[in-house]
Parts: sequence; structure tokens; C-alpha cells
Amino acid sequence: MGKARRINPERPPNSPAWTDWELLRDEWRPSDAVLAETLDGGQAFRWQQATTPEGELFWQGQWTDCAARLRLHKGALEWSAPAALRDRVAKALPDYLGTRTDWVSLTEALPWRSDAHLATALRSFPSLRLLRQPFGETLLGFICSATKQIPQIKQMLAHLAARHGSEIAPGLRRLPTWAELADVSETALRDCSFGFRARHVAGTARFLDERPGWLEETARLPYAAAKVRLLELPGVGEKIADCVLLFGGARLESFPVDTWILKALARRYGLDGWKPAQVAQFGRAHFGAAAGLAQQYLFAWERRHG
DNA sequence: AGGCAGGTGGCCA
DNA sequence: TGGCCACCTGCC
Repeated sequence: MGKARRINPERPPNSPAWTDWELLRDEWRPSDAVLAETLDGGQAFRWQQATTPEGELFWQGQWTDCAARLRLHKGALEWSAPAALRDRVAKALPDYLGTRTDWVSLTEALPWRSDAHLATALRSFPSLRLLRQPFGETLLGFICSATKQIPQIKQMLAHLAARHGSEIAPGLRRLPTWAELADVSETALRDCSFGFRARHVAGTARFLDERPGWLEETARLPYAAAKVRLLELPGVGEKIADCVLLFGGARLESFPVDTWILKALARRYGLDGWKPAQVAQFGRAHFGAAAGLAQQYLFAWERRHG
């Protein structure tokens, strides 16, 4: 800290001073499309694309008390942060992006050699990643996701942060913690256009408020035990529990089945008429220990080409 | 203009 | 268990 840093010249008004771009120490070399799919393909709801006055694209996102910008520059990933948050973000960003995970080996272990459709999806989004998001925020985001499309989920969460989140840097507000949400009324949540999800969020906030440490403990449990506990929460069913464990808990064996995956697997694997629970079982059996990674590739492919 | 959207919970046989 | 249906809201 302390050391003065040059700031980006493209700083718009009312926004914090951002540090100079720094090279991310990571082997990851995503294409524009893969970066977009990773940050804004339904895993996370707090990233948005923006452009500098020079017309260069970058992504800006937030998680807990961190905010960062990412850009692809000459094929390499670079990052920037609000000046006051630089050191915190430097420490947290590799965890968030899964820098220390061996994605090559995980992808290699998927059954693409015997599964032509999976192979196509892998080729279409090479080196797609799963984010490692904060557990509690992932839970919040996916409770909000019920029968909503990504842009609308993003908008709900942006409203929530703007109205009920604390400021982490000038002009940037984080999402409220679950402890803070316990003090936000269901009506206030409805005012953030949560709709019927307001009851789920308020109910989960109340549940967690009565059980200090419950969520942190859940995050440490093995997949099956953690899932059983998540299912106790109002507004959390099979699909959302699996999303929380996959995108917020790095439990790669979890295989969320939503309407897209249901349709995609029915079509590509001849599972017509199968119910979500059966498709989930098929997914774990067919794709193996990193079934959730396969799911993300299939989901990306389906959104693009389906 | 009415239906639908990355679900869940509750009620019915 | 298995199959409905209500639940909010905004967008095509």
C-alpha cells in the first residue's frame, strides 16, 4: 500500500482511481469469447463489459469486498483494481479465477474421446473455467436466479448492492452480507424487483441469522453433506444447491440441471422424457468427477449454438 | 397482449 | 413418488 500508482487515463467521472494494468500471473490464455463466457455466462452476476474511450474492451466485476477489471491485452490477461483495494484484490483474484487449479488435467479427464458432442463443446470454448466465488454470495445470486434470465438477475443484484450494500471504494458498493440481509425487509427486497424471490432471500437470511457459522460450516463439508444442508434453505432446491456448490464451492462433481441442460442432454444424448433428477444422475455417471466442468462447456455451447 | 424466463414449495392422487 | 400450479416482474 502507500506507494503512489499511476492511474488509468480513461477514468470516468464518479469512479475510483484504478491502478495501472498488471499482468495476471496465470497460464490462462482465454479468447475474448471464453473470457466472456466465464465471467458473464451464468456463473457470476456481477461482471459487466465496458470500453475505454479508445474503444478497448474490458470487464469490471465485484465479489465480496473486492472489485477488479480484467482485459485481454496481446493475448495475455491483465488486471486492475481500485487503488485503495489493490493489495486485497491482488491476493484474492487468483483464488477467484481458479489460478491454482489444474484445468488442463481436469478437462483432459473428461470423456471427450468417446463423446463427440462434448468434444465439440470443448473445442468451441477452449480453457473455459469455473470461478471460485464466495460461497454466501453465490447462494444469494442463485436464489435470485429462479426463472430469471442473466441480465435480470444482474439487475436485481445491482439494485440490491446500490441500496443495501456498503461502499468498498468510491462509487462501488458490495452486495450485503447475509447478516446484513437479515435486517432488510421482504418489502425492501421486493422494491429491488426480487418478486417472489424476496420471500426466499428473507427466509434464508432469517434461517442463517439464527444459526451463526452454519453457512461457513456447510461450505467445508463434502459435496453430498453440504448439499443436504443447503436444501434446508427456503428457495434452495436441487438445481440451486448444485450451482452454489459448483460455482461457489468448487465442488466439480456437482451437476446442476436446469431447463437448458435438460433440453440439451435430451437432444444430444437421447434422454427424451427424462426428469431432472435422472439427468443429474446420468451427468455424474457419464462425465465423472468433473461433471460440473463438462456441464459448463455444454451449457456454453448450448447458449451459443442451441 | 400473453407467454415465458437457468426453480421451488405446496398440494393433490 | 409424481404431476400440477402459484409465485413476481420485465421483456419479446
